[in-house]
Amino acid sequence: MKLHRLDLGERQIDLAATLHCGQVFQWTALEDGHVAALGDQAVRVAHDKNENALSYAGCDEATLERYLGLDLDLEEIIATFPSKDTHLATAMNYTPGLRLCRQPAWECLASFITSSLKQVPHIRKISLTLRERFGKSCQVGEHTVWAYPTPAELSAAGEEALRECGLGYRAKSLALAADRIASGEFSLSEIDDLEGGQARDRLCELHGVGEKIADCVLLFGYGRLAAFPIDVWVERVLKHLYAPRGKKRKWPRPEMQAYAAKYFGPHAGYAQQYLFHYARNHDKVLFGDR
DNA sequence: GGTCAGGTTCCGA
DNA sequence: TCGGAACCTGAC
Repeated sequence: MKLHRLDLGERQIDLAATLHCGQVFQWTALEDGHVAALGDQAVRVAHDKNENALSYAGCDEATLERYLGLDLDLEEIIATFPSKDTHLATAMNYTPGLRLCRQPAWECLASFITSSLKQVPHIRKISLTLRERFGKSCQVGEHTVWAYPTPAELSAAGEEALRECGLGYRAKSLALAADRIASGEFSLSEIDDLEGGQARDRLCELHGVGEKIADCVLLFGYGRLAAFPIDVWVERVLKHLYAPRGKKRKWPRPEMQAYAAKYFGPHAGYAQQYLFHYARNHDKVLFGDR
């Protein structure tokens, strides 16, 4: 296995946090790196912190850079955040090199359809089972990984077979989405042409996709950095730390959403990920025992 | 063995 | 429009 090298220069990345913080579900941590399929290429990557370089195998440099969002200037993004926000600053200091990945849209949509009422380890397990049963295998060195099954592959598998992968009631939603996309009735590429709100509405037309999942897909699968998914963690953060007077207990979701978009700005999704990651790892500190 | 989970849909008021 | 129940499954 030939290892390539990508010199990061001044660019920061916390590779482990980026790959395991709950935005992507396919990476397996090794003693010295991480492996997964990017599309249908098996990729292995590790971060040499002393030299601030990535060593990788299985794909070309541009593919890896794009996937990890290394072509975006984090400093510029952070500069658009509210400058005097100590909560956000604390969250960013906790994981300074956390980046958003650019996932293939279908893979992202399908993963998040299976995510409702699930914790990260379980979503991951479902994702890996689907890959192994219905996806194509590929190899990097001695490691075998699997591409995410295409809409056609999942559509052919059918709802019952998906149910046997532990999806429960989510099997129906995933099967329906796979059917509609495989048949061409629903186009994922057309989402690119729609502005934020319309893109979100279009995704919500899929069964099992509500506002939260649509926002996740826009943020992680379409690189729409203004998308701001509000899950239970982010909701707790917003209510605890950002709610205007009188809204601490009851803050209607649309108002909360509008507040976040305006307050955090054009890269609100990045702020969301820092807050989300920090909150998940400091729930006792932030919220007490609830 | 009961409770609960990073959500959406459906139903009734 | 709004609140609450139901939905499958695995982890604690």
